[in-house]
Amino acid sequence: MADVSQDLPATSYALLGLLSFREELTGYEVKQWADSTLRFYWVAPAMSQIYTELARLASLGLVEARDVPDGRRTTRRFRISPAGVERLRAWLVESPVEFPVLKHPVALRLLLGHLTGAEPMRQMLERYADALRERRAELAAVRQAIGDDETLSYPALVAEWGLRYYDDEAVVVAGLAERVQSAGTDTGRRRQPSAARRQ
Amino acid sequence: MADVSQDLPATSYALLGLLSFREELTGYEVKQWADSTLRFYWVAPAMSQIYTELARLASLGLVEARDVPDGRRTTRRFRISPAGVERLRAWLVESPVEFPVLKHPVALRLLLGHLTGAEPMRQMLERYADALRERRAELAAVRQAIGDDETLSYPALVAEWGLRYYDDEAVVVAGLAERVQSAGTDTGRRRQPSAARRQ
DNA sequence: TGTAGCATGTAAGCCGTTACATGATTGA
DNA sequence: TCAATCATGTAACGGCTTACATGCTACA
Repeated sequence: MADVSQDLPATSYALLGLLSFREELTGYEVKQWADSTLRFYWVAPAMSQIYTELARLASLGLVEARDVPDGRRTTRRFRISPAGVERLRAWLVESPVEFPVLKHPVALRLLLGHLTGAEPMRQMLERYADALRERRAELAAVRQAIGDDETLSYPALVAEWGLRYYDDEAVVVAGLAERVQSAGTDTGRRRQPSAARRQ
Repeated sequence: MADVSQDLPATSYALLGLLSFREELTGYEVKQWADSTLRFYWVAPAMSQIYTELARLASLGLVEARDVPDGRRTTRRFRISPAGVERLRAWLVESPVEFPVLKHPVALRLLLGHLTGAEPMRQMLERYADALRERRAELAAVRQAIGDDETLSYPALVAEWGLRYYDDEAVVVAGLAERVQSAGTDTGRRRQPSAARRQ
């Protein structure tokens, strides 16, 4: 059962959290849930990590594994244990809440616009706006699927938060695309075409 | 000089990008820059990683290292090479732009409100709102420091983007705190005090 | 004189990914 | 019957962190 007191990475708690909503899931099903929800606020761990993580949680007694006959084969189903629920609740109320970490390749690249000039940056922002719309649609589908099931009111809240975030981001990105364009072409600001061509 | 064609992690390009603004920096100075700017849109790598990364970039010929006498000791200063600028520009215009990844512990925990009830979640959102204000102030100072230096117009744009993001987030979080409270206490919705106390 | 900041690294180790492997089931 | 999906793992490896080590310099 290993050292129960060791502290776990947040992703462990994320998976444990998924199991706190549903009775019994296979690793495969956990992955699908993670892909469809966790992905928007955390990460979608690789399949291999899901299985490794579930094995660890099982060895700590935080989830219980059961081999269930399923037609001709057997699949392994995991459910959260009472100890798992307690552990998860303790983590929720006792551990310090970290500030979000954003890895934003679009912002990172925009930072370096002096190397490319305005036009490539504008195009990048347009493509990002498209991707945002797509993402938003995916999350909207998730929100839809949740419905108004009372047991899922917190997930619903989080989904709506995400939708709002995508909407705000879309507005800002549109503004940036405009500002970049005007800065690079037709205002009084110094032009940036291939500025810094020389290092 | 190693294999020049290998592709690098984005963090390498981030550091290379910092060097594309300034003439010559020590590893220590690169760390300070990363902490004060990169942190908001990407990551602030550990000192040890900065040095390792700079060594790699040097071995690839993308930066040039020079030992500069500084008082009684010598410090190692790095500057981006012409090859480095080209490499960075190529990355900017040719490599696919990934969608941002958000690791949002607050959202992750809010998802699990059914385990704690409304009040702890409301408190967490309040604390997050405080942290947001603090962060915003730090970024505002960065924006201030940039001023209206034309060579830093893109970094300025990105900083303003960040400020806007923090402002939007603050508004949404305030709304969430209210909704969580009313959902948990005084509306017609089913109460959540210690719902799911039993697993 | 001592502490904080400047400065530079190495080693161990965790988190998480991709690649690799394998096999059953379902439906076109 | 063939492909997609369900299902479960192991191995190798990269990225990044923490811990450890070391020494100089400026200033209170």
